[in-house]
Amino acid sequence: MNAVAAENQGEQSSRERILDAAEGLFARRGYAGVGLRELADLVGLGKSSLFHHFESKPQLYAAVCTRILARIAARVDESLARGGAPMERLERVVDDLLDLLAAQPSDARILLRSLFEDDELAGETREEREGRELTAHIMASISALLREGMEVGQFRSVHVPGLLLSLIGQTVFPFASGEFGQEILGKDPFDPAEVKRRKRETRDLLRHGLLAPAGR
Amino acid sequence: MNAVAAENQGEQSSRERILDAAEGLFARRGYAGVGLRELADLVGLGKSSLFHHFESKPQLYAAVCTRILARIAARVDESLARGGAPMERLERVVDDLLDLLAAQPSDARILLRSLFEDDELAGETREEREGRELTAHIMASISALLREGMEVGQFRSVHVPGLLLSLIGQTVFPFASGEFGQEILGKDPFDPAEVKRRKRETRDLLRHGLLAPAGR
DNA sequence: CCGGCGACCGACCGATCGGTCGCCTCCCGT
DNA sequence: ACGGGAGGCGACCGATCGGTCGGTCGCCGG
Repeated sequence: MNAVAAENQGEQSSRERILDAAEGLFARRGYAGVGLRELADLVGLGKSSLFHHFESKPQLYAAVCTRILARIAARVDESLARGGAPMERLERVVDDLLDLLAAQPSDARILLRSLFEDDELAGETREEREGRELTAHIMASISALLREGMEVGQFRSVHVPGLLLSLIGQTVFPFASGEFGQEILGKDPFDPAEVKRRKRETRDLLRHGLLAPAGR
Repeated sequence: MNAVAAENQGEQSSRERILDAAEGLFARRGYAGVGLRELADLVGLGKSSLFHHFESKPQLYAAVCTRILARIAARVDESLARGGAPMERLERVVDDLLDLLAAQPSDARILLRSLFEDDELAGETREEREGRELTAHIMASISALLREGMEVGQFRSVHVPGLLLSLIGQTVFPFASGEFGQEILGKDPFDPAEVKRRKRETRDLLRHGLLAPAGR
């Protein structure tokens, strides 16, 4: 009955290969800019074979987004679970997030793109609802962390939702900026040295901007 | 004749109306997601009439982007020209930029989108080159301001290109985040009160994160 | 009164879009 | 030995894509 159960284990199956290729294409050209024939050619399948694994193009796109969100949610949960003071946890989760975005070059673009395009995804697919729930979970986790830091006095008083939006833009955008970012930086934003520098920069900004004066 | 409407801002004519409508559509659905027939219907023209004003779809898209960049470049130049200490100028230019993004709801999305999609704009149109020059001018102006602030000792030592990318993401993204941002904030990101709050937040982040310890 | 011109239009073009259909092939449980 | 289902294929569908073409209309200078 359930196709997932049949071919579950760590295979490099067609479904995964389709998702990988689709992720790269959607990141570069956006939802409407990707044709299924092109995707099928890239994977090495006939176009009609795609429909054996996904109902429709919107559902495929939702699957791509959900997979990314699941990766991120898992990493955030893992980072936060390792304990420590609020600032220690916050720095760790941001650090791990930067690592993940750097390791998956398509993720940042797809994440931002999906926020711009979701206006018209009217579907009530299970996949889309799962994506929204994952998003909500991630946001709630980090919000709770920020509030906790304020309550114990480690963070200065800030507007949590506003800071959350700023933080997302500041961390995700550089990895999505493509040629533009490369031109400004003078080097590839995904270069390991640059990623390391960006981690340092983000950490410094957090400490200067968020730490309460007394907490030093 | 009705001179007021006709020469209000140079032209209120078809060309401007096409650009206005195209800006909204591109912002919501992306370059590939907008059909010229749909655009023509929205403006109230026949599709073929669009080609009397623009050579092709890519050229139309470039014109939309260039118009936005020109608006921003003009505002930045104006803000910087009014003088003052580096931090005073920086806060003013960011403030004005937030005002502009808030007043033109499509701008933030198109700006970010254009960065994601420019990989395949292979054209060497005059319009595109103008857009790149405007971008370079804006970036160079703000970079120079940051460097000046560091040289006179008002800013702490930072990696200018890195901070530039962070700053763009942090300021532009919230206005492009659409429903997502609205859900997180609990209110419209373009609401005047929220814009005011965001200005305050950005200013505080700049002061905490950029100002040299001695300068406070 | 006329000739030219810019704005505009509907009809049309080949290509491509997302999606369907029927058929084949291989594997696997019985 | 064989039935069936999953995975894959190419041909095909109506719709829509960006773009072209020939022509109409109204205005404006001579």
